[in-house]
Amino acid sequence: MTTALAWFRRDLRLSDNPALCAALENHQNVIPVFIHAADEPVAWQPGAASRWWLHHSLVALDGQLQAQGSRLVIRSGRDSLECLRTLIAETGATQVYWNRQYEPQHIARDKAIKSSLRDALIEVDTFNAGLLYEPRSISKKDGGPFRVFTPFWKACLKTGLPVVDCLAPEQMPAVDSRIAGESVDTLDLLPTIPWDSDFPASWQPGETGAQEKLQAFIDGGVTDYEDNRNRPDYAGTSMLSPHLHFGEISPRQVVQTVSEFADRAVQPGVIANTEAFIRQIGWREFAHHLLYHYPHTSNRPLDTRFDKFPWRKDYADDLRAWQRGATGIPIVDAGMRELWHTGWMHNRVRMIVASLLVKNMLIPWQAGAAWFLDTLVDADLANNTLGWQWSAGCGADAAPWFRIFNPVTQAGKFDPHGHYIRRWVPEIAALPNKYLASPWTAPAEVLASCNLQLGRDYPAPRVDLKVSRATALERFQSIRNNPRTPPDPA
DNA sequence: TGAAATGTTGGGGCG
DNA sequence: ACGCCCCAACATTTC
Repeated sequence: MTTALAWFRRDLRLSDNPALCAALENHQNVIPVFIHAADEPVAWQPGAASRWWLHHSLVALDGQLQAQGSRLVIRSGRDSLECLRTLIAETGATQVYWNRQYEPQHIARDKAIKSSLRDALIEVDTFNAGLLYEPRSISKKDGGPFRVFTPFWKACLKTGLPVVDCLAPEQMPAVDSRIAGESVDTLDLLPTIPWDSDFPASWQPGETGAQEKLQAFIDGGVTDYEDNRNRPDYAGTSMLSPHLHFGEISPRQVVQTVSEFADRAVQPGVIANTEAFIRQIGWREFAHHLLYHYPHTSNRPLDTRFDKFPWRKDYADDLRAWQRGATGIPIVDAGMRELWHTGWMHNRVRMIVASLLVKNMLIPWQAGAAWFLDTLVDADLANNTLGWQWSAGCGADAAPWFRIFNPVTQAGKFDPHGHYIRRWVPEIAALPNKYLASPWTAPAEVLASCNLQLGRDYPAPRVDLKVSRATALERFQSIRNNPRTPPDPA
C-alpha cells in the first residue's frame, strides 16, 4: 500500500486533472489536499471577490470528492512546504502530485518545495492542467518569446489544439478518518460585511457551475460570439473567466467541447464560427506567456519609455470616484458598478474604464490593476497585467498610446439602446437615449423634465473629455523619445 | 480591439 | 444647361 498526496491549487476540478489521475493510477491511497498559506510571498494576495469565489469552490470540490468516497483535506499554515511536510509525516505519503502554476512567485515557491521534498526522498510529479501551451513550449524561430499576439497564436495553432488528458475518476479511496482537516469556514474567506449578496445570482463556483456555463454558452451563442462579444447589454460572452482562473474547467476542455460542437453543427448553409471565441482563449495563453517571460511586468511597464511617464500625483479623489462608479460618465460608472455588484465586468467596458483612468485621468495603470485584482472574481495576475498594459499602451502588442477611447462614442456603439447604462445607473434612466451617455450635454429643460440635477442626483463629469484628451496626448508626446525596450534579437 | 481633423466626392438646390 | 454652393457620406491622415 503506498500513499500519495494530490495537492489541489488552481485546478479545483476532478476531470482533465492529470495530477489527480496520475496519483490514482500509481497509489492505492490518494489524499486530496488544499493548503491555505495566506502569508506566502506571492505577487498579490487574492482580493475579497477572489476569496469569496475560493470559499465556494472549495465547498464544491469537497462535495464532489465526498460523492466519490473521498474528501478534501484542508490545512492552513505559514507556508505550503511546512503543511506538506506535516501531512507527509502524518500519512506516510511517499509522493506528491500537483499541476503547475506559472506566475513567477509560484514557480519559485514550487521549485523550492520540489527540491526540499526530493532531498527528503519524497517523489514529486507535476503536470500541465491550466494552459493549452505552456510558456516555454512556444517560441519564435530564434528561440525568444513572442511579443505580438497574431504570430504567437499562429505558432500555437500550428502545433495543434490539445485534447483533454483524462476523465474524472469513477470512485476514489476513502481518506483515513484520523487525518484531520479544517473546515472551509475556518479559512475566513467570506466577507464580514455582506457586499456579496448579489454574487450568487451571477455565479455558481465549482466544476459543475463551470460545465453549466460552458454548455449554456454553446447552446446560447458561441456562433454569434463574434457579433455580440462587444455588447455589454447582451449576455454574449461565455463568462468562464473565473472558472478558468480557479481551474474548475480547463482550457483544453473548453476548446475541445466547442470544437466538437462546431463539427456537429456544420450543415449546408450553417457555419459554426467558433474561431473568434477560441482566439480569446488564445489571449489568455498569450498573457501567461508574457508574464512568464517578462516577470517584472506585473509592476513595471514592458515598454521602458514609460518608466518615467509623468503620471498625476494628486489623484486620490479621482481614483476613489472611479472605483465607486461616480465619475459622472455613465458608461464608466455603469461598468464600475457592475464590477462592484457582480465581481465581473464586460471586457469592452473594462477597456473603456481603463482608458478613462489611465489616459483622461492620468492615473498610473497600476492603481487600476490593483483595484481590479481586489474586486474581480476572475482576478488573474497574467490576464490583468496584459489588459492594463495594453490599455496604457506600455505593453507588448499594446494599443498605441494615442488611442484614447471616447466613452460617449463607445457607449453609442456598444450600448446603443442604453440598456446597460440604465441597468447600472438607474438615477439617469429617464434621460432620452440622445443624452443618456452624456448627461452634461442635455438641455436644462430636458434635465428638469427628468427631475434630474447634475451634481445632486448624479455627478457632473470629473473630467472634460476634450481637454483631458489633449493633455494626455501632450504627456505621451513628452516620453516619445525615451529609450525603448530593445527588440528581441532578430 | 479609436477619435478627430482634414480631404474628397457627388447629389441637389438655386440663380 | 451650367456654375456655384452646401453638406452629407465616405476616405485619408494625424495624434
